[in-house]
Amino acid sequence: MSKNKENTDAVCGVIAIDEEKVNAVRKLMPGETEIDKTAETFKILGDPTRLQIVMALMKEELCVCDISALIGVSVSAISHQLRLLRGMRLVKHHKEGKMVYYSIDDEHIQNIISETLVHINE
Amino acid sequence: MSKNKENTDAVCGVIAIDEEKVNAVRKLMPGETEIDKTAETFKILGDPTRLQIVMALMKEELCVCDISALIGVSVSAISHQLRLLRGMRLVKHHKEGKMVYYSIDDEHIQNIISETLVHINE
DNA sequence: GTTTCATTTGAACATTTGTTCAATTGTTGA
DNA sequence: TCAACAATTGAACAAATGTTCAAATGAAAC
Repeated sequence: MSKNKENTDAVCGVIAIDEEKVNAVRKLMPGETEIDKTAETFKILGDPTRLQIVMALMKEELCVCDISALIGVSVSAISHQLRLLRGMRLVKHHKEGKMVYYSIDDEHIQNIISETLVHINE
Repeated sequence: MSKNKENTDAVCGVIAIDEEKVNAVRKLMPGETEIDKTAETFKILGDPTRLQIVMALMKEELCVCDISALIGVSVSAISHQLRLLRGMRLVKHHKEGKMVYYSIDDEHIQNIISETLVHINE
């Protein structure tokens, strides 16, 4: 018997056109938790301010004040964004006196970003 | 003369602590347009529904109805998201009669996503 | 032509998001 | 101890986002 390409039920939102194919693809998909974590990582990189922070730290570690001066966004706003970046383990920090220095926490980030730069420049 | 590590002006948001370092990093950064486009791409991948669509299409091309059934989101919502994915050139489509089949438009996407999966599973 | 159905579209809505502002923390140097 | 300052935090606000609903489009079957 070949694939069922026709749908008996008209409610397309519930019953698939090619249910066999849908089930096959479903088995190959990552789990829900994995998908959500991955989406969350992309979301964090999907803001120009945060992406600039990450791109800057890829070149050199910087204190909050210098990141603020570099990007042209208030220290408070930068600090809020750094907290999100830390939460996703994208950046890490260490204190030196009054100052807090941030740097990239993960070597994969560089690959992800450079590959995306290739994509947008195609 | 060595690096100027002290800031004369107290308004940190405008004047950097280590202005030399800031200027050096600034020169190494991508341009504003490139940064914005990259962030936009990440933002598009940063939604669970859209990411699931892309992950599914990485396995096999699918019509809108089957994507809807696979992910469990209404056909209308899927169609709205597909329009965004098309806008970023992440997916392409071709018609077959009444149906519209979507597939991955760019080979880089697979690398970006798999590298991010590695990151979140570290 | 008319009906059926996959898909698209636009408006409306609640939710999320990023920045600002003011107040606070923690550390240095006087 | 006190003043100065880098950094963090919480509340408030406007702007952006994702889904729903209803209506419209376009192609196949009758």
